[in-house]
Amino acid sequence: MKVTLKDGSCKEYASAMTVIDIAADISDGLARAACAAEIDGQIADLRTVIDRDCELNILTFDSEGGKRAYRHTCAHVMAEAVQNLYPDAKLAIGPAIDNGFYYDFDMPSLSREDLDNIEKEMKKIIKKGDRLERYTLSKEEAVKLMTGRDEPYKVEMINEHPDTDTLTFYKQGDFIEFCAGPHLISTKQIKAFKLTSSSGAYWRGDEHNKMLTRIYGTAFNKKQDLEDYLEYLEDIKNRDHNKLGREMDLFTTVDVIGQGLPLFMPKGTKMIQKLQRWIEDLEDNEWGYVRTRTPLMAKSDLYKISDHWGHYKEGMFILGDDDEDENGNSISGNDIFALRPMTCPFQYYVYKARQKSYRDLPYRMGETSTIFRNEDSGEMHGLTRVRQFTISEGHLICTPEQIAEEFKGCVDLARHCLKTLGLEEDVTYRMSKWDPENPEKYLGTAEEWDKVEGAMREILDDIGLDYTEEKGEAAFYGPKLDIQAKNVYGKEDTMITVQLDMFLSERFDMYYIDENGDKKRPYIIHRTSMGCYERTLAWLIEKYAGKFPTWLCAEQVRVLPISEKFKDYAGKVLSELKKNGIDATVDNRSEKIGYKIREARLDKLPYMLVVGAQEEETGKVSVRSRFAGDEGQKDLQVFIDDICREIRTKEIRTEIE
RNA sequence: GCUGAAAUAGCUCAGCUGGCAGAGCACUUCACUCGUAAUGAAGGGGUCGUGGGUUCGAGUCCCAUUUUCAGCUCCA
Repeated sequence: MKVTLKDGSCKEYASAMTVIDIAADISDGLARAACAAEIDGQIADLRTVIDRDCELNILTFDSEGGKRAYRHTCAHVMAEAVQNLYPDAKLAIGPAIDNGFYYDFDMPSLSREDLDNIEKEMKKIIKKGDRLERYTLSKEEAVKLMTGRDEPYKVEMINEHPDTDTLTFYKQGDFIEFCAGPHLISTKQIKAFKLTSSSGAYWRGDEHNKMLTRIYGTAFNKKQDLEDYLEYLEDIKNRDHNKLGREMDLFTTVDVIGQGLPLFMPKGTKMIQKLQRWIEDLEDNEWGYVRTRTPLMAKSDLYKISDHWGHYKEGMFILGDDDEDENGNSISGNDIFALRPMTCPFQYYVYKARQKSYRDLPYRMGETSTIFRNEDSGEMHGLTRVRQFTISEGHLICTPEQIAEEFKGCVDLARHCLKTLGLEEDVTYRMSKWDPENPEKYLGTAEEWDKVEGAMREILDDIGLDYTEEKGEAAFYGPKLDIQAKNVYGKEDTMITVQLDMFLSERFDMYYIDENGDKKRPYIIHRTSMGCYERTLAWLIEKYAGKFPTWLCAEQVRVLPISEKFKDYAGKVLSELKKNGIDATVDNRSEKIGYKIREARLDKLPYMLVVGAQEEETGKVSVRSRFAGDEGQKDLQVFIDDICREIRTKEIRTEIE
């Protein structure tokens, strides 16, 4: 048989051979480094017997598949160690994940010391260096084996497995695991690992099931790489918006105010104000929006029309006694109010207040709207998951003929926002579809959903957007284009959304008069442009590690007199800057100039102007900056012109370093 | 909501088996009036998250609660 290798070369063998034997035949080094293989593009175990012509790619730790096999093997070693130390621990599942692996056990929770002990036991197992044997059993034998070993979760998985004859097992020493593989040849190959944390996790990810104990870890084939990775984890903590944003005095929280209710400090408020002024002017002046300002709350009657009362009541803050009789009338006799979880119906009533003609469409409404969502107590996080937040919201009411063009306009505007903020490369696009298996969670019928999802897909394809499709992520009233971004820890959030709505115009009896004088139902697009201010700020903090583009900085310039003698000149410079709309301050403390510069750098300021005798005489300033190529003496007016241009164009400059 | 951890000065943290509340940075004052990454000295600042309990005595032990963090689940 003929085996074609990755580099295109061929190896011929007279008889069937395992992948690891072929690797050894190529070189001992490769055999030692081999973690898994790809046979004709399919991921495979090193023990796989090759008995036919094929393309073979032997995977080492440098490949994604190799890493996974390596780390998955480490998960097995961890499971063996846990069972050695805690014989009552029951095995659940333990896959490789991005950057590491985990394993779930049914056992009491663990402390850091417990993890350290498990690490020690793992080292013993690795030192012993058992080979992993692979074999198959019939379902009957498999159930018998795992029942005998008292592993109820494994028995459950085996029983549900579609295969009946050849269920794969791996064994190292006394440890046996029902597992598809692939795996390393021996535990000895694991060179460097670390158990990073443990926490609770529901069996099968279902909150109705028992909570198990999950241990997270990671593994590398070089000690140095592990150390580098652990150092990297420490480093990204310094970008974490929740830490950095508080340190930089952008926001804070207070226990008596409550979870998910951040307070913006003056600097954070200034940044949000800059974002808001920018986006409102952009929408109104360049994208044809009209601005609205609608109430933060409404009677329950409104939400009953939109059916938020039916689909989303749990997520709303209800004011007053919401007990109702069987007809939906308040038992107390008082009106029930609720804080708004979205702005849609409010803006619909702005649309409806005057009869609209087809000539008025598209009617694009924008509102910087604060909304309230009663998230579960464990869900709040920094600025990315909060109970009150503000979005650059808008609704476009248009004719069926206009829908594609308007939708594209919304996507264009969103991408323009991303580009301006320097975030365009950091996002992925997701088409969020309904879940046909849970139709009760949505308005409308399968036919209607097929139609509107088809329409959205056509638009997205027409734009040429690279997007994924995900089931069960739609709004209850329609599919969404979600623009997703990951935080420093790799956790994904929706930053911007553009949604098609095919039901609410009917429910709110919205219409326009067409060319023939007939009433017609408009189409509605729900959308954000820059998205949620809180999340955007969080994202900017992490993206720029607090060193924002100048136009967004709360403090753009700090004037630093070299001594109190130059306080007056510093004051003149300051007022010139402010007169030109630059956010500037002056540091008049009686500290040495080097000290003041250091402070300004720690505050991540884009520009510092040092002033003393030389500057006062010549009318110049000495510019210090965190940007490349912008140091030295400058005429004050030249500096002002430069920075004003930079702010106006929203330039993203390259940092020194 | 679930599992676990944590909460001590503005910030970062120390405070052992219960026995007078600590450090560094920051802040204030004084001296210095300074030329590009930390001038010197002195001083102020704490109901030890909150509420109960055990104890002669609680920052420390127990219970409840709030908030924060990690993860799970959820996110219209």
